[in-house]
Amino acid sequence: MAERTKGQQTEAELKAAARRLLVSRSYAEIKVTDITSEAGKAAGVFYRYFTDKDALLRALAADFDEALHAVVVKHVGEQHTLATVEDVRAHVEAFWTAYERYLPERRGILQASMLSSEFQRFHHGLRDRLVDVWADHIAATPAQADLPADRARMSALAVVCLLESFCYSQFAEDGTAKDAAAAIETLTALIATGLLGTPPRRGGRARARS
Amino acid sequence: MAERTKGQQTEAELKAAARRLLVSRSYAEIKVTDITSEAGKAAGVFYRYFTDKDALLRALAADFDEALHAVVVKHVGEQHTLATVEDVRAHVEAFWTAYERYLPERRGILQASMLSSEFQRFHHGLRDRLVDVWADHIAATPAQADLPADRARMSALAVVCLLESFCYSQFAEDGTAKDAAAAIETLTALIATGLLGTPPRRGGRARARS
DNA sequence: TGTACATCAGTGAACGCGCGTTCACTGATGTAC
DNA sequence: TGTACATCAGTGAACGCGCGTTCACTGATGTAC
Repeated sequence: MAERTKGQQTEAELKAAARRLLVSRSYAEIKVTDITSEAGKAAGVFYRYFTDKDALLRALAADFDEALHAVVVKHVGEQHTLATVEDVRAHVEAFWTAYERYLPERRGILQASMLSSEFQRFHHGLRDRLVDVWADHIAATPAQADLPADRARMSALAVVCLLESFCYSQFAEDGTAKDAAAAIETLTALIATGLLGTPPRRGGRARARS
Repeated sequence: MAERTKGQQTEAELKAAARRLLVSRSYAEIKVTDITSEAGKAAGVFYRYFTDKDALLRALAADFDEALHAVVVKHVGEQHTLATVEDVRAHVEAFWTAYERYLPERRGILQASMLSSEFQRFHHGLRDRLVDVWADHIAATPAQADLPADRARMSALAVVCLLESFCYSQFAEDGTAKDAAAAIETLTALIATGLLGTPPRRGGRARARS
């Protein structure tokens, strides 16, 4: 932690200020001077640390990317299947939690992806890696075993689109979700049943399958 | 059709030019002068017909809204259920087709909803009406009959998020989708199974249910 | 421990680019008699 | 049918706003001897 030079400290403060602003305002609406004054600094200091506003978002995105990668590495070797509703719920919960923690980055990246093709590519890249993970899971799911690989990938993309878009819709301007538990259950029910073909009966007995 | 004054004609040409540009470029990247020169007009003429760029998007959105409303009115009285996979496929197909036809409007509105809170509200309003329709369907579906109303609405929102976001991802820069049939099947499978709990076996015999 | 100099961090007024928007004007179309 | 005037459609150079970005400067911190 500590042992940061003054400059590193300021850079981190600018990033933190941008993250705070991104929760309540869109990336396009945030001016460079909004960020510096949120950080309690003069306008000019921004350009000591970033070439422009996009560079700051890229830096945030890189941090986010790195953090996600760390999570993925951590989970390598662990059992990853989608055999049961609980497996799906665990995945949905993990996505939800990561979304919540990196809400400013996710909003900023998604919004910027609709502004410029540079960030569109970046957003695509991030999403693709997530789609890979889901595609693997789907391919390894007995219920989907007869699906060709490209169709499995398309299903995975649909799931990721659902997760991203629904999560984006659930967090209010203060960065909190009204009913996280219900949201996670709704996603789990739709995805688990959609992929596994077994309706989740929370707390009830599993129904006999034919 | 005919009997349009010169002015109405020009207004329509400006809208058409904007629609063309929206397919390949983002709303934010399109300048007012891009639209006028695409329409083969001088810059100044724009402001005879629209107060600013947002006003043109609002006009496009209003056209779109009206067209959708007409479709909804047309379908009132028709049987609308989600009892079978075919019902779901019909709904997905209808959404897909409307999305394709109004691709510029959908892109423009979604992109603008990430720029300003005005268009965010507008986008929300559009989406909400679609969510209402799906929520009614879900509430009337036997497999979901025991779901409380607010959870049914949340499921409906998830379905609409999925449809919007997946469709947005499927159309390339030239406004065409690579594999529309596969996309519709993927969405149908996920939604039908997710909501009905019955895996669709296209072309195969329906499996005996327990 | 003190002085002199170098580098780093930060300031904020001023500058200027890009783009939206205006406006004085031209040409076309419509109307009155 | 022709002329005179009014309105409408369209032009494009010029203007100016807003915001990103610069830069000459100040003050703080670090280093050498």
